[in-house]
Amino acid sequence: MATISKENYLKAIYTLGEGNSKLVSSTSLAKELNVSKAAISEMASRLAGQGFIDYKKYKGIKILSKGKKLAISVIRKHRLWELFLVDSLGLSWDEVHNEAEKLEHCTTDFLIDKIDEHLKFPKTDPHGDPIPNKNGDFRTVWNDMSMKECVENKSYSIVRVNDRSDDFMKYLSKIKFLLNKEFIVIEKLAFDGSLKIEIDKIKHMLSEKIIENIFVREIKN
Amino acid sequence: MATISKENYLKAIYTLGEGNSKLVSSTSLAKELNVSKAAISEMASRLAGQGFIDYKKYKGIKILSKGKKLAISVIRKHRLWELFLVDSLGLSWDEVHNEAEKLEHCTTDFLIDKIDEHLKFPKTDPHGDPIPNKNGDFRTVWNDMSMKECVENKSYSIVRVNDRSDDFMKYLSKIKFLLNKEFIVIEKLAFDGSLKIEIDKIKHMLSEKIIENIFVREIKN
DNA sequence: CAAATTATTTAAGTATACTTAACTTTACTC
DNA sequence: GAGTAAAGTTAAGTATACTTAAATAATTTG
Ligand SMILES: [Mn+2]
Ligand SMILES: [Mn+2]
Ligand SMILES: [Mn+2]
Ligand SMILES: [Mn+2]
Repeated sequence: MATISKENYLKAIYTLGEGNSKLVSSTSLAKELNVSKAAISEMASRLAGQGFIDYKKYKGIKILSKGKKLAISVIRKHRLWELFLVDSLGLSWDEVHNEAEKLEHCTTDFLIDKIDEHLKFPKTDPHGDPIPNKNGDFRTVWNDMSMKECVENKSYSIVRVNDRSDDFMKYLSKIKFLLNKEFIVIEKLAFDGSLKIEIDKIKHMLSEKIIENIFVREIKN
Repeated sequence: MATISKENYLKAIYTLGEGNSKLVSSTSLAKELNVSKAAISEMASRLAGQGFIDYKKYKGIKILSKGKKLAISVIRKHRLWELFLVDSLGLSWDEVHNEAEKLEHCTTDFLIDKIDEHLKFPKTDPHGDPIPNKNGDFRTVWNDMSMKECVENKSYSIVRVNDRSDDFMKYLSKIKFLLNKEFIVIEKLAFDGSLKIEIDKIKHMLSEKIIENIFVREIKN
């Protein structure tokens, strides 16, 4: 049976392993899931025993197709819920992640397919993350352009944000720094990695902490 | 912390105790929750230790205000979800109970209040059950008229159905026996408790098993 | 390459939520 | 009111999912 814990472990393994390419370490998983490294060892043995992952002691964890399937199904539920809560219930994009984090574990495939249909089979969630379809297929985004790589005097638009940090999301909402919004990089400060940008004619200073959670696309005039 | 199990125990204790009037027996709870009587004893001690219920060994269980509050909050979430899934997502009334049974445990107060607002603070769920408001207040329906008490040649309408049985709900949908639908009692068969009724000019035989899960109001011509 | 450091696992223990089997209490019946 | 049946609890054991502390493996470094 797929418990809430198992689903969260598999989602984390899948995400940290960037699909299935990289081996995932106990330490990184423990950090991601806020549990002890001992807990990881135990759960890893159990998940391996059930064919969800490949686990070589002291070497690392690799997701197997059975685990990948479950992880993607949970991610699909998460992102469809986020979009549904924004589009159909009027929540803002900084309010939906925590709700989806819970809802993703108590939604049947029947219900999520109804939601998918209701939203007309969307491709992207409110944070720019791709939504897997019923078969688990979706655009992969493991290497799109980070805001860190922006250069001065060029225009960009946000294509994706990392939605896990509550305060970060609230700040973005506050300064109206939304998805697909255009901005110009005014100045890049090398010593602290921060960036001065202009949105809607207003200038903002964004710390490195903020920009490393934002992904962009250059707008060629 | 309020786990899913605890919430289900408290909901069952509240329902079987009809609010708080009746003492709830271990046997009835075990039957309702599909667990052993031993499991009830154990959980009862734990819930009593945490002030949710009053538990006297060998005597029975009585819900306390703290437990009542949690139970009503879960019931509120359940019924609002049911109505939301019917009204906003177009599911049918026989598809929503099982979904709500899961969603009720992973919905924050913030989200359920948004859903409540979106539905314009409804008073009744798709099965005729009253929806508690934010403060936990709602019309109590512990003793409305059962379909068993119907008499021949009178007209009635359905005010509430017991939504727990899947097959039962599916059958009602099939014969278009919906909420607020009018029907006439043609014949009452004493020996097996069944009833012959007419809906939309079509006659149906309903077994005792069915009619004891339906509650009605007489329509005085 | 041996020593130190870091990463990871194992061991032992806890809490929740179940089970079956044995035992105790209460209720019913003659 | 004793005997029995039913209702309920206790005891012992299991699975999941955690913890901290101790042990071990792998990696880094002088
Ligand atoms: Mn999210
Ligand atoms: Mn998202
Ligand atoms: Mn229901
Ligand atoms: Mn209902």
